[in-house]
Amino acid sequence: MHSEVKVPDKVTLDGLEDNWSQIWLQNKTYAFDRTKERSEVYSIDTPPPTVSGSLHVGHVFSYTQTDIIARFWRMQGKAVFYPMGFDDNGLPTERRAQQYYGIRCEPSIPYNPNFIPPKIAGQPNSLAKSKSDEKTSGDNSPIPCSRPNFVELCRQLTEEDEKLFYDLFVRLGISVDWSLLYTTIGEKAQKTSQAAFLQLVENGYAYRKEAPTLWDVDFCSAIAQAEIEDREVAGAYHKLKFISSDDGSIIPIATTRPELLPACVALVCNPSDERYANLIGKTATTPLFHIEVPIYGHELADKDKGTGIAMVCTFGDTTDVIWWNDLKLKTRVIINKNGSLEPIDFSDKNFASLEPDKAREHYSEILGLNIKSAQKKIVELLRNSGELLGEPETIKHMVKFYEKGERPLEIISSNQWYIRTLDKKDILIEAGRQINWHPDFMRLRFETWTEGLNSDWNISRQRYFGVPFPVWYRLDQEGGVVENQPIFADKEDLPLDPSVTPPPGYDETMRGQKNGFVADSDIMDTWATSSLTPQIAGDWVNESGLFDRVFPMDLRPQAHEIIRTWLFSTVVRSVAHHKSIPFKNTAISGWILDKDHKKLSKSKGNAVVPTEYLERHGTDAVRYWASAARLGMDTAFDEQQMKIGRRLSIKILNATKFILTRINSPELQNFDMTQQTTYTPIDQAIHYALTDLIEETTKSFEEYDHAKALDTTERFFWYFCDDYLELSKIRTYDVSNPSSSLSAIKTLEIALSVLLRLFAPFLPFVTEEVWSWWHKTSIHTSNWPTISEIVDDSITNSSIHDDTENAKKLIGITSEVLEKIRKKKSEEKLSMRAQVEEVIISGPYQMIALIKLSQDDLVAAGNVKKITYHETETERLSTEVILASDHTVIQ
RNA sequence: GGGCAUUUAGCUCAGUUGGUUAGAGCGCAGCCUUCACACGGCUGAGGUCGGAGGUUCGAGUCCUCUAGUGCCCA
Repeated sequence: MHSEVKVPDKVTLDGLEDNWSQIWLQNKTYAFDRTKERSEVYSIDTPPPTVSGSLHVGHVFSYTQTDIIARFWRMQGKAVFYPMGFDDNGLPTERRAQQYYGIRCEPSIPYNPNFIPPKIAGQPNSLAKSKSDEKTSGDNSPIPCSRPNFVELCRQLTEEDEKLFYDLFVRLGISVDWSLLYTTIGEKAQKTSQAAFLQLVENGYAYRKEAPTLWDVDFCSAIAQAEIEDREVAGAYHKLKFISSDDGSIIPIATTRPELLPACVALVCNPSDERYANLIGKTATTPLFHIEVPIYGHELADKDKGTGIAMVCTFGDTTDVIWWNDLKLKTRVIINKNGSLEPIDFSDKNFASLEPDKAREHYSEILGLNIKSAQKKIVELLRNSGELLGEPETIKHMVKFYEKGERPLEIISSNQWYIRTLDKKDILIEAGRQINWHPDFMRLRFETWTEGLNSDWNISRQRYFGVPFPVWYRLDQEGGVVENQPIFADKEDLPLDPSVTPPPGYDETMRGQKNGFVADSDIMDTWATSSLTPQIAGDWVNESGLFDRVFPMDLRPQAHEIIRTWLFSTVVRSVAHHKSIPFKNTAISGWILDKDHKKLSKSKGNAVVPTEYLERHGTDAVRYWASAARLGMDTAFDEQQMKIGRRLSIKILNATKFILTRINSPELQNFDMTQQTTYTPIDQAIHYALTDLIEETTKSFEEYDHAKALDTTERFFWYFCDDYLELSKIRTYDVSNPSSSLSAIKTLEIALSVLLRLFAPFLPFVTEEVWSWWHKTSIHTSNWPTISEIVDDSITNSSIHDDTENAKKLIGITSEVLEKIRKKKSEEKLSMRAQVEEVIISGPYQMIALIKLSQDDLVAAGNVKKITYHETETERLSTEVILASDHTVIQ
């Protein structure tokens, strides 16, 4: 019997990761079955990690949680669609490449096929040095290179970075199907992004417009609302002396941005503010530049802010944009895309100054300066001219920054592509409500964000490493760009780079020529690609039939800080392209905190690199730590928890070894494990408990509460090892009663089989290892335990012929008596093998009747000579333990 | 300023629809090594559940107020 059981003499956790991860890859254990219908598929929209970032213990945490879910559904019999993607396009990679290679992109330079970057990994490149010694030595400023060279180096670098992520995920046992791998700079992602963009143009979701846009002057690019963060910074109110054109009286204007004075186009006050209401409709002249500006009333003017009357500049902040738009104000642009002050002409009618010479003189002092220096200078000029009223009053205020930026955002008018969101708020919120959020309260972040939208989604970025727009513009007879008549690519030609490929109907020679064309030089916002991960992974653009089998996805796992970006934008795209939600469930993982409950991050210097912990404790142990955290809950990084995981794994090794060794033992060689068995009462009770366990854990998994499933399983497992194993083991050695021996060994095997499968999603390596000792196929493709497999096999052969409640009670009171015996021995500082003279159990009739059912096992496990019983009127059981050499009573 | 989450033993966390003496692990203390497991096991001592009030026969679990912490949005 069970001749296929093979237990190693020495069991160990060491080396399981390398061994099994290779076998899983070789056997394609996690391959997605493309022939399965949608109803048989469980599909996951995996977050593509940013590969230019560092490997972080947060990756281990959240990807493990997703993997647990994937493994559960795979064992449930679903064809699990679990792809991996790498997010490698966009600014993070550009920045890393710049630093890594010591370069910067200069689009005006032509491609150099022999270009050698001055640095490798931030260190001087020996190849480059030998060639151009003088240029690089002693100079740390980046070397300019062409856009194609730049993109080429970015790609090289991402390949290296992706290798590290691949290694980590394999080591972690993440059960993705690697044949489904995609990258956000890869051909499929580009084709999908471009085709989807064209579809949005067609269905009216995307449009191009010249409008004031949030602009980062360091990255020289527009950015979207989703990429903004408010930071509290020090500023100062400067009170400026404007003069009423009407009566020459002084109008004090408080502003935090005096450097924008030349760009002032109006004054606004609240119409209900009696201090200024009489000025509405009149004009005033600005200090220093003497430009006459109109005075308006507008509800948004705050009576209590500053002096209650504000200057409107193009553009100081988003309120300026609203006033400019509502009041149809002029546009006076003084800040260029690099954040410095550009030349203006005070005799031009747009800047018509009443005193052009003075204006010119003053402006010449600030021309070309950056914003900060210009502010300093202009305050000085105002002070000298006596037009600064009082001294600046320092304040702290919230200023908008690009999340990756260092200087405050400016607002600059430019041509950009937008996707409509403002007029879709209701639809988007409704879509959000159709998704099951785990935990549910995370939905509020989505709704709050969506309700707070104040602009359509700008998807143009003035950067280099990303997906280009498949768009060109005509050049008119003078060579001017005709912005409002874009030429779109044909879908069949995608993906393409418009800076390399000419538009349909044009010849490459017409590029840049009068009456010719010019490429849209922008790339897409990285979220414009990431928002299409279901379409990219599902091969939507190639119409291979895959998409219909996986969409809408069953699960979107992700972190909560990207609800407003990734999750939001994915919903936008799904609604726009498919009139559908993109996924049915979203599992939001929490953050990893350090001991002081601070978020782990590289910049704070408390980041944790996972590899050393994987080495020290083993993958399963680290996964155990991640498994114990519930979705959405921030979790402290806790090495102690990993030690517990390791201990659990070792326990699994040893318990399995014991049970399988007993199954294979000489004593049991003649037993027929397939024969009908009459189970002993306690064994029967274990079967009942197992059905409960299966029911509970399955329910927990279905409710996306894997932490609870683990907890339930673990508790039962420790009971199983500490008590049941001790109670039943003697029956596997002493086979004088074959029926009860068979009952024990079959119960042990069933329980082990169930427990291992319940643990398998959490601890894939150790469970696979021990499973392989008596199975030929992987535990990870075995069936999730069901109640019926236990009912069929054992409960129908019941000897306890009682209900589940009695079974539970039997387990409870048997353990209670066993504990009393152990306690007594422990108190007497004796070995657990010490002999007990007598155990006297008192209690009500029913409980005595019940405990008698465990008598033989208690006698064996406790090394007890005899048990006597006393029926009493009490409600509870009390146990007296008398050791062979002692008569101390234990209550 | 609006909102969400969280506050349970020294630490990290469970506590389902309110119901008998509030749970686990770690840590701590004591003990135990032929017979699965010292990369271990057994036993034990520690909380009245942030604070105040209320509903109820009964509240960690519901309501109100309040304090701390973290986050989201403005």
